[in-house]
Amino acid sequence: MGPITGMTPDKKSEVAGTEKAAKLKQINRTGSLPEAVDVARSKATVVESKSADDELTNLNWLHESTNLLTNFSLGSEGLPIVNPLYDIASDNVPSFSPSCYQNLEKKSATSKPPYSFSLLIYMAIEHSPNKSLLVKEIYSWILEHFPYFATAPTGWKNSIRHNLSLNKCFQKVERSHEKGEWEGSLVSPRALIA
DNA sequence: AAAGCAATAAACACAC
DNA sequence: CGTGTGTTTATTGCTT
Repeated sequence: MGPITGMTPDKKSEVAGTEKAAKLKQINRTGSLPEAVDVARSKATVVESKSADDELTNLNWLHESTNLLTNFSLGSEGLPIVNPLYDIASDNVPSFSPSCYQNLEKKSATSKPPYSFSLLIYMAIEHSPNKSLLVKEIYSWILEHFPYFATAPTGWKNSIRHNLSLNKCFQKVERSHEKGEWEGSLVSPRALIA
């Protein structure tokens, strides 16, 4: 498999408004990747509201909101994180308090992070300079930021790999020397906020 | 009650 | 040969 690029979510992007609402709600519970993106988008403000469809397949806007990930807690020093758990219902952008992620990290030490595996992977990849990571690196990144997995029952790595393969949001990149490198794609296969 | 989704487990192929 | 990686299928639980 050669370097794959420009992954297009041939997903069920054909969903419409109703679903969108549903998805939004979903953010509250699961913090899945697509949802996170949605949040990112709303936060990044706008990012042009053209033909939603095109935008869906075209991840440009996503790239613009990349910093979202950067803000996502990650080791960065005190950067506010975008908490996908905020109440999107209220069009307000959540207030990102430092304590926010502190709690998060703290919690993650003992309990499972409120993020889906896909989001976890996404964060890891986005946090990397090249936006691509070795599977191993994804593991360690997650381990580093979510200590919960250090003691978590085995199987989460399997889940990571499973997500990598299954989720169209991630693409495998063939590198000359490195093997099994993955590149994260900023994709939201779902309907987003119009 | 049914459907969708994410998590989890596991079988299997492959490469190093 | 053993391990890590990658794909795929099945199952389960939760939410809508």
